[in-house]
Amino acid sequence: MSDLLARLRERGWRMTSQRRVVAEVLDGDHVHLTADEVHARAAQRLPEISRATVYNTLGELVSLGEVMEVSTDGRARRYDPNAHHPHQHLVCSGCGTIRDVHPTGSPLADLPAEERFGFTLSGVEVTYRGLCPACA
Amino acid sequence: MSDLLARLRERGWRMTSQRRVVAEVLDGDHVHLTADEVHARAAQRLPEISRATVYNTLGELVSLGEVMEVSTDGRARRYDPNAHHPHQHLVCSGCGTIRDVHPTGSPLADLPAEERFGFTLSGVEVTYRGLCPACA
DNA sequence: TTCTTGACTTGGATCCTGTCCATCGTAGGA
DNA sequence: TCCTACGATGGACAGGATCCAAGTCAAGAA
Repeated sequence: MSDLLARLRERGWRMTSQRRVVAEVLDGDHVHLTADEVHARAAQRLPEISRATVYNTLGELVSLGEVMEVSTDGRARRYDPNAHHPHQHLVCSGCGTIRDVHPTGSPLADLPAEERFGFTLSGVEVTYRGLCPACA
Repeated sequence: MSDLLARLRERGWRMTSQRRVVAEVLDGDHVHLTADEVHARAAQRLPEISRATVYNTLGELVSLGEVMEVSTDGRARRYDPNAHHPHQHLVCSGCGTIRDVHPTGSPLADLPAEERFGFTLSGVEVTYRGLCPACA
């Protein structure tokens, strides 16, 4: 996933130090950070970066399809850099941590036409809920 | 679902005019209102009702299992009075409206043990995303 | 290299959702 | 009818996210 910056440049993204830092923070590990956590990590390398810029950049990465937005608890949205490999989420109802899971079983049943109410479907999200070992 | 009030009374719920109005608003139709929308509708009948009361009452209805909390977009949570019949949600990415759907296909594959990371599972949520006819 | 310009960043105000708390009111049993 | 514990009130508060006017700068043009 370290070619994220290259892909962005290819698409004509104007590369600023702020955007680079945000992209690199997300690129680092596959945890699911909140916007504020991204801002905190980015600020370690670029202390003047503003929250608005982090929000803007995250929004752009989402609309470019490079990052997934995950809102699991009605609190802060989280950002998942693992957007190119379909997967699902396992969320702890206690502490809110998220794990990516890749069920090997039968694929999801598609929604039958008579249940679509005229919607044009774009995707399905599956969220497993439970308690992590620490919270149980 | 019009026996909601009866069920609540049975459970020893202290019945106040505020709680009655909130329950009746939810009981009305199977749309998925935000807390603020519930408050607005309740205030049409009981103008002095406060937001805190609506939040309290909704929270109690959720913990009684009479209403489901749905958070699909990281914005306002929505409340689904259709808590007694398992179903899934179809969400418009444009306007945020939610429809209940009842896929008839194969049930969801359960999460295999090696993918649970020690979590004790409590449930699965499935959310279909797309654009409604009006937003498409 | 320097210039130019429109896209990007800043930070503070503002909005929205939701919670908290001290005080007041009242449902329902005695 | 009276009591009292439970519920309602509303205003303060907190966190997440967005908006905006002003300043800055990346990158193409000359």
